[in-house]
Amino acid sequence: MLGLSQTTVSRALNGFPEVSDSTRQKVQAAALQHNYSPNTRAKGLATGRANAIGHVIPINRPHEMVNPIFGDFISGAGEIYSANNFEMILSVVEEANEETVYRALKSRGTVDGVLLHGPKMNDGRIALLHEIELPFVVHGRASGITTDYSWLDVNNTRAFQRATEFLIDLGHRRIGLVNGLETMDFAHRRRRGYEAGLTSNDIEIDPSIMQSSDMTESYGYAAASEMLESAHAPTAFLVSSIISALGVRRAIEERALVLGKDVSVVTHDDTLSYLANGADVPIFTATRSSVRDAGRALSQMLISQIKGDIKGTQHILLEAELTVGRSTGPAPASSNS
Amino acid sequence: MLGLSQTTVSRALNGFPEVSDSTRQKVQAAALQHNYSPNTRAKGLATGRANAIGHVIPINRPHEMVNPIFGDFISGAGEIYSANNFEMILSVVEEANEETVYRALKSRGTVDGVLLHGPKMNDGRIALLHEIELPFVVHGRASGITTDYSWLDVNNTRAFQRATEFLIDLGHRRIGLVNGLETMDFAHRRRRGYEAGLTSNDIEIDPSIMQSSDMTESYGYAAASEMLESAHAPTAFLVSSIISALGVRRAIEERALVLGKDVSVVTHDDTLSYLANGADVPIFTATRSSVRDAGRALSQMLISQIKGDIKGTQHILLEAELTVGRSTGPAPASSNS
DNA sequence: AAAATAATCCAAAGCGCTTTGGATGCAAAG
DNA sequence: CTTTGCATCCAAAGCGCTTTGGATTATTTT
Repeated sequence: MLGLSQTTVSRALNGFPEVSDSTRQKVQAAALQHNYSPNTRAKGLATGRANAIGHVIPINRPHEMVNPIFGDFISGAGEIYSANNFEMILSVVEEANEETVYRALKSRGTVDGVLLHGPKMNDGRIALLHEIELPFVVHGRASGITTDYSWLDVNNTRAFQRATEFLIDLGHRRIGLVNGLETMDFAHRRRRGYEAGLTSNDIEIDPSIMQSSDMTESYGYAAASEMLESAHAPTAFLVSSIISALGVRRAIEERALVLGKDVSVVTHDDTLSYLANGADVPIFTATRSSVRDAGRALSQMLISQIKGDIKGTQHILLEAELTVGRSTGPAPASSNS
Repeated sequence: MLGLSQTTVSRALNGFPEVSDSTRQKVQAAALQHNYSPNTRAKGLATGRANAIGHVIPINRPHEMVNPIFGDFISGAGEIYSANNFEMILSVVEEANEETVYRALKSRGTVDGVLLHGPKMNDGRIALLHEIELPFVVHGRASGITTDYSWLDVNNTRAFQRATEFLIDLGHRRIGLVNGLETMDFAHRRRRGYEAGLTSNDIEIDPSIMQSSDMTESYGYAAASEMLESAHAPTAFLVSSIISALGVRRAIEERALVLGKDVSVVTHDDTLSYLANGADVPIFTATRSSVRDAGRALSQMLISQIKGDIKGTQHILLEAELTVGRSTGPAPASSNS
């Protein structure tokens, strides 16, 4: 104590105008010296705000997959949280208990809002969050949900349609799809884009060269292997993740085929830090969109909403950019049927 | 309110003995019905505990790498946190500001303890945490730190020594090391194990076939490519991460060499969910240790420490298991010099 | 010089819990 | 019939802040 009241100290530290500059200086200096910071919980109790955002990550036993894009996403979001003095609270939860966790987060007042990851088609969590009135924004969209909500999404449909047309322009007529789990909204949209690209070029949709699963390396390998072994093998692949694309490449090279010559590959690239798509020259031709940037933009959106800077919902639709790498080339002559 | 005092409700909900079973039932029923949960912050203020654990993730601009094992680690830890009603708080921070963040976490009382990731050699954070008296446990160890602290680590030295000897037993005399960043303690230990394996078999240590960097796919590719191009190319590689091992494999196959025949590879495998090392038959021969299990054990250790169940420090040293896959085989005859 | 205004500061209430130190009632013991 | 002990319950203080509604002093204005 330096002879001032609690009130004055609080006001000095929080930048209120009714305290003189000289005392503010003194207070700040003293706070720094005794490294005092206001207690998070006491402050929260008094203000009624948690200054925290929740991220609920569902785990699906026994697979227990943690989406690899998650690391990069939160590193983008974390930057914004730090700048705004928000805490990031993570709950890893079995999918069956997800609703309980959201309700607890609300009733215990642990967070001011949540960021929803990996929306599925007709995702029930959106109605739940509306019902319990917990502010939220969504990374992606949920087809089939008609209520309005804030989201940020990549234009997955257009990206995959363009990628498909790009391959068709190179002469490919038989293009395999190695997609993510199509219960996920993004994967559903990508398939629609793929199909639209084929249809508008009068190419028949062939389910035998379309697969859908968790985007692991070995899935990419298995899916591509199977398609390459078929009588009428694809000359190109459209892949949903760079991890799976590594597996696709392995399947190709294992058969002594040359990537970008015998078989072309276009992949979606979330620009993950540990799976960079080459340095200067990209290895894979890719539809690219930074998930880290998405984390930044989306967390900012949620914070603005919580602080009340912005009324109503917001929507951001990012276009993926198509970067041409060394994994694509003209369709081999032999396939010009 | 159902005619009871705050005291009684609190005691009923928290399982104190001085409340009758019948009223406890009533209180619990009412709480459930109006889905009441005690406010986190008020509870924390009253008890003086945060019921939260911090994870500080340093980011190194402009690389901004988020360690890919992080996702799996927190999914293991998250399970324990849920079971103990602890919150996980994540701070993504530029490496230069790391100390500030730890101090803030302490002085604001945001967390009851922290879990330290990726210790470096002589890691300064350990002294810092001791100084500010913030309880902590370490995932790994820090060579050069003499003070006692709680940790859980994989026996990296022994794992890599065994892997090296395994390759030597197969007839390999020239073994390349594709290591992680050797400022990291684990990578340093792995190199020591590798060197010990060579030395005990009278094989000279050759720095020209030892590399160290962030464990990306493209690094694995570049490192292996360079070594394979050299006049006296390795017949085997020891790799620090399955991600880099994918790159090493690519470099091998690109040269029309056969993995497990022309060139052998042993990798460390953290058993990440999205990078599973094959299903039944592992693709890579690997020193294996589950980082998810590490997350579980380590978070439990920290919670016990915070709750006071355990006095003093704890240390857990896990042995990695060596699983033989299809990436290793006898050294090719041509190299029997 | 008195009155009005502005600039500083403060006392006390309140945020929603836990916990201390009784109070009350009832059965068992003297 | 009084005392002791036990089982239940409660009133009130306190956790560390913010914020409301003044109080006090200094500065202008009339």
